[in-house]
Amino acid sequence: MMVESASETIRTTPSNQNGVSSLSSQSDGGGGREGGSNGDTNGEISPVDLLHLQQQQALQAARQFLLQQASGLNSPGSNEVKQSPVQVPVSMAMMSPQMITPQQMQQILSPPQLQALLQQQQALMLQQLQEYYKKQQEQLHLQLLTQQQQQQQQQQQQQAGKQAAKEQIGSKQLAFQQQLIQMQQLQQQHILNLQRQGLVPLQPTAAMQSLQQAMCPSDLQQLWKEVSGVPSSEEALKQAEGLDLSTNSSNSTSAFPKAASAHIPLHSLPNGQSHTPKRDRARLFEWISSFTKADSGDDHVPLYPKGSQPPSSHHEEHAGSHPLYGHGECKWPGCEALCEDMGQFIKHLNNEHALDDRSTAQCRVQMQVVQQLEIQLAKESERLQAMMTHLHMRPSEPKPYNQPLNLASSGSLLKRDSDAYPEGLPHPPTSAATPITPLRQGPSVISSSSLHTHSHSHTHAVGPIRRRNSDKYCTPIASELAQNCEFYKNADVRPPFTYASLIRHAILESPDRQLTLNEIYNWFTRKFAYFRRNTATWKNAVRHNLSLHKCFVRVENVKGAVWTVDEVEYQKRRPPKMTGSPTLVKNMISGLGFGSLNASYQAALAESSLSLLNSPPLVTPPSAASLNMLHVGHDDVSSTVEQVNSNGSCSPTLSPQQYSHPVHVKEEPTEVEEDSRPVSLLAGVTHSLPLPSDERDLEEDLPTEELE
DNA sequence: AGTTCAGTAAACAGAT
DNA sequence: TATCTGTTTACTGAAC
Repeated sequence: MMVESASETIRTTPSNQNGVSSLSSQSDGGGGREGGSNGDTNGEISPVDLLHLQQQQALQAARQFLLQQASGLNSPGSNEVKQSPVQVPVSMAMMSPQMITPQQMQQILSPPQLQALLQQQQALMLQQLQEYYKKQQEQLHLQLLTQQQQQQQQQQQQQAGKQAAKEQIGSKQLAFQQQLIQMQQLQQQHILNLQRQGLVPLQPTAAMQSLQQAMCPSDLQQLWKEVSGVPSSEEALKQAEGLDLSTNSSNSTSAFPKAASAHIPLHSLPNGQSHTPKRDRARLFEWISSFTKADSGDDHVPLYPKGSQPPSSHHEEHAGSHPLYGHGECKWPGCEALCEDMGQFIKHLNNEHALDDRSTAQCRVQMQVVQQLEIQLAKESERLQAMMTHLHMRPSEPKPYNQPLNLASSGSLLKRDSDAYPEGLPHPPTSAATPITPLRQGPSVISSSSLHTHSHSHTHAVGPIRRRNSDKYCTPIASELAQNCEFYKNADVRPPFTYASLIRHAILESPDRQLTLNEIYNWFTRKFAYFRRNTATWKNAVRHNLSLHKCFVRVENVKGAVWTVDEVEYQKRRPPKMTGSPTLVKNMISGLGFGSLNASYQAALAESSLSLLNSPPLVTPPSAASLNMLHVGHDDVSSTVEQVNSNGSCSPTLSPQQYSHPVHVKEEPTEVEEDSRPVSLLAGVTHSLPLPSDERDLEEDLPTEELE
């Protein structure tokens, strides 16, 4: 340990010349080479800039829209008009990086740093957005309250016109609710836009989460309460004293936006007994926390909308339950009346939520909420269809992951991979192993091994990347990386792959399927936060692996030596062992439908299509090496995928000997063409060889592989 | 219990 | 000379 860290310092310090963090210290030498070809930041306007511009426009439009709406409802002189037209501040922090040219930035900053910068900017941006939305909410709250006060005053003055006033309140409240819904929609669309542009991670940052929470369904419900909490003029009169506008406005700007209206009497029990404000507040907090921490005490965010409960996990689904009754409370929007038992609830329901104007109005609003969600669902379903079409997948494909039970059935198959969170819910983090925003949720392919690698590390400085069991079948590298690349980029978690498979992946991922050692280093540091430290150790391991494994072939290039992958050797590296594990075979086959393999397959498909875009076609006929990809004993499905991808993109993985002359060939030279292939290749070979078509083959290749 | 595999450490040599 | 690159050996632990 001491020796290692000492040697690390010795080795890294001298090369740390340009003052950049030690993360990329050793890669400086060849970093220029790779950095030059790396198109992370081009000479264009930064996406953040564009995004910001777009945001401002969108927000301005949204704001104008709301202003229009509000002015139609509000008495003049409301708070709204005092606001300047555009309130979204343009943060200097966001803009300042653009004072430097992107090229300069790239020179100054290492890719990880650039990424960190980008993320910072995103966070800032989201914060501002969040604040903006909060303000909008507050303003609406205020409007609502002033309106209520006015109404109440009017009512006090004109006791006679009770009924008329009541209806007026109802209609205006409805209008407000609609505004809120629209605003929520705007916000959701905005977030979706950001996500589509890839500028907001699918997994939310903290800012993202709070932004979404700022207008999550619970807020809507909260507003519901306020709206429906003044159901009749009598109650309004009773509650007039309870309203405290000053505290409201001040509170609502606090860091607890959801509790902004906590002091408002949430609702009055229709029989006249209303809770004391204190109690209401307490209950509101309770209520809120029941949404925010609905189902788990851990970091995982519920998969279902906060305002809803998973149908299967609660009592209301039991016999004698009622969808509007749960946890001893009435679940009517805005009503929290405590009902000890079902009988009491039914009574309450019949008494308080009978067919009247208020109930129908509430029902209408609820319908609108549902409609919005349906629209959202339709949009997302459409997108899903497009994605699946693009990926040549049958929409009827079995669900790869353990799908959340409560998701709407239609088109929700892959929703969790997209930004399809109808309620604007934050994506749950993949793993609680690290506080750094893991960007993907999931039955995640992050295997257990990756989570406990640190714990079972042996006497050396770092734990083994991967042990055998996870090696072969459980954690396809392509799938894992495709799904968790952001996670590994940010989290200091050791990837559950061997160095060999990582190196191979890096090489195959490169445009020319060849990398210099330094580029391999850079790939490691770029893709994995974990490899930004202990550089001496893992770099040594990389070199060790490159030298040790025959599958890595050093090729003398114009620019120097590059490393390529000999797939034949790579597949030979480990003989098929599946036959030796009947249970495993069984699992694999049974998992065809919805098991991990299918998950891998789907994730790999995604990666495959990604790679299709990335890899420039090398016009070379498919080699026998490609065919051998169908060989069994993969330690990850990615090999297949990548190979198929190779076929598809007309850039088959060549045995290096075919196009270059390796200066050094390890031990026995690789038999390229007529390498004895397992007979079991069967059908896979025949149809995969001549077909340049891409993913279509995959569907059939995989079973072949699995049957081995 | 033995074998295999993977990770780590380190020595060494050649190239830059 | 220092550093990088590449090779090789030895050891350890885990999985099989």
